[in-house]
Amino acid sequence: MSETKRELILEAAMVLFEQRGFDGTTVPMIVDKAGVGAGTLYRYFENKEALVNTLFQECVNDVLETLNQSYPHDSNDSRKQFAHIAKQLVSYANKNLTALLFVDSHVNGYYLDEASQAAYMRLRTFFYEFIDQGKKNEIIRPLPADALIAIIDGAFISLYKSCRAGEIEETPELLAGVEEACWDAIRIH
Amino acid sequence: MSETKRELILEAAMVLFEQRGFDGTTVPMIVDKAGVGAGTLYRYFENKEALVNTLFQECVNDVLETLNQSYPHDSNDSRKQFAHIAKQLVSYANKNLTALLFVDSHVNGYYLDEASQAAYMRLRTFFYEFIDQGKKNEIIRPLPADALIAIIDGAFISLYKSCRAGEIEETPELLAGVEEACWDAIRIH
DNA sequence: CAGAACGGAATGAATATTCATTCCGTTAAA
DNA sequence: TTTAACGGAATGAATATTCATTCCGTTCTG
Repeated sequence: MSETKRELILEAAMVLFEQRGFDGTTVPMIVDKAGVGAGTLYRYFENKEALVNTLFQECVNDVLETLNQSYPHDSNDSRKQFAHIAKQLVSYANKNLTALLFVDSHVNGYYLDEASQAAYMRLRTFFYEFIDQGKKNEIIRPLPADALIAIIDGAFISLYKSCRAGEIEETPELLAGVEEACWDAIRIH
Repeated sequence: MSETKRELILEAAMVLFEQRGFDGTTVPMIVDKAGVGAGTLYRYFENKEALVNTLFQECVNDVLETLNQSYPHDSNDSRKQFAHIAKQLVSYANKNLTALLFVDSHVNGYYLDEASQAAYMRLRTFFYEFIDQGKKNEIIRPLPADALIAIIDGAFISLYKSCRAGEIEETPELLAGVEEACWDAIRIH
């Protein structure tokens, strides 16, 4: 039962933070949406900043865990690795799109503490390793990893924003097309 | 002379909004940075929201104007058009990177009014037309324009964020590489 | 031409509002 | 019955906005 309230608060905060940003979301908004008293929030979180940081770390770790699930670390087939990344990203988006968008939009927040930054760095390192290996094997372009990651990230995030807005429909063909476009962006031709 | 104070406020607000977001930036911060009295801000802008909206519209229009400068509207050569877009984007980034990042990070703000959204839509329409034409000529992939735009946008924005952070250096080779990666992402192979 | 009157621009202290956080009475659990 | 969880009004700090006043360049006036 005590876990429930904490979950309710985290869930409500995630939705609001994603929609309005950290500073644009007030504690009254959060507790209202969560259906708990203001004091309850402070039972579980030291303050508003501790709440975002906890939430951010949980989401980031969740995403990273999903990516790592049966990831072919030892393969030298970058295309296969990329297919896995794309598949897991899609899978996570369907499970918890809000979390994905929340992480994406809070990555540069000045309120993120060291633990949050470290957690995010671990996620980026996953991508760095994928890209470095592909560069070494001369499969992936010799461009800054950050730029290549941004291409993949930007494509998937915007894809799902459009899906959520009802502008486009998430079909297997569409997903395959976006995956191919991203792959063509990062691979050497 | 009366324009000067207004410009000072807009410039200070742009830098702060870009760094800390709309809600993370207080009016005292803005007037402090601008070196004007609090009341002066309200002489030129109805309130804080009117300030972001004015700023947003000015920046968006500025970007669009740059993109349109000698753009080959009537050409059917999508590659040439894309080269122009990339060149002008780079040119604008060098002129006013803060403005570019400000627009990018405020595009989804709940505080944007209709005029701001309309201005932004005009910018997107520029890209839509480029992509639609390329699709019609079977040069550009039949994917949602939003996803294709996101790839280009994501790549350039993240590139310049890395440059500004001093992580990478903006060389002609790098720019050419990113341009090529984006083009390979959107074109049919 | 001197200087008085004017008006718009600018100021920053004062005000009203909103917000994060605390505190304590109530409720539920053990 | 004791203890922990909870709610929400109360608090004080921070914030956006207002407004009475000053400042200064321009324009009238004698």
